[in-house]
Amino acid sequence: MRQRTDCYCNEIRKAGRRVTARYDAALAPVGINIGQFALLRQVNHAGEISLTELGRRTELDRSTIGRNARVLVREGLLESGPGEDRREASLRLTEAGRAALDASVPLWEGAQAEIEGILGVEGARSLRRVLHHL
Amino acid sequence: MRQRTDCYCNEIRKAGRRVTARYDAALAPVGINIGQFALLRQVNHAGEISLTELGRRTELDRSTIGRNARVLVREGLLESGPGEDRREASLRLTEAGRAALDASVPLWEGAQAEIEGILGVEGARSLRRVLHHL
DNA sequence: GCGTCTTGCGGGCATATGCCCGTAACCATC
DNA sequence: GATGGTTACGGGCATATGCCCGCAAGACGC
Repeated sequence: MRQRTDCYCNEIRKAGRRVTARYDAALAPVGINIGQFALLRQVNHAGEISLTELGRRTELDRSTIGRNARVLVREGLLESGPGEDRREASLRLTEAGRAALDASVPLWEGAQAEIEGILGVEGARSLRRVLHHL
Repeated sequence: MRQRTDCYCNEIRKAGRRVTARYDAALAPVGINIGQFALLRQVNHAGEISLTELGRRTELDRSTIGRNARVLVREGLLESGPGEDRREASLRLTEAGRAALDASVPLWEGAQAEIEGILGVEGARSLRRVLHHL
């Protein structure tokens, strides 16, 4: 009678909450969470990027990106300047943002290693492969 | 340079958002989302259940459960009565709640089948197995 | 150059999620 | 039966997420 655990969606969501908590705990010393880490990383990778483009790359709604980025701007990790367009806002890392990102990377790697330790390299690969299809 | 897609956590979260959107769309005709479906199902399974116990079973914070249940109570799908304790609130399905649940099940099964169609039975099994460890 | 269509953003609305704190009720012990 | 620890909840605070609407700026066709 595993009726309660049969839903793929809820299984994924539950696992997502658990894993998120794990990563958030790992990143806590730097004061950012895993979602913010992902944003900083994307901005760093792009150098300069608009909200819309950042939304596309993270697969998040543009308005979600706007709000999430605002938090990081308020905390001084990102700064928002004018883009090529007068409509567009362009995000980039601040010094503090780069420092936070640099400090986060080893912590994040630790969390990644934890996951691989739990799943094994094969399990982790299989997870990635399966999630990729969804 | 797959630096952006390397994070297990964000992969899971992204997949969670995609899959959630899929299930939410499937359930839309009934007017509930997948999280609410899961709650209704748990309450149905339990018959009567306290917020704390429901939180334990869904692996959600008790306060989250309280708020999510409040939405369903407001919509008349759940009702909240006194529990054994005078502290405790006991949730149960209303008629409308049961009707919504009954109407949802086939839609949910459709979404489940979609996922199995995408992953294949083996892939789906593997997903479940891997998520179980996280 | 003007009107129209598209694009980039912010803001409002609703839900979801977790943490912490305070209050009320219960329980075990002296 | 008063005291102190535990348990169940609600409410506040903050972030996350998606949808829709409206506005401003660009792009395009005539």
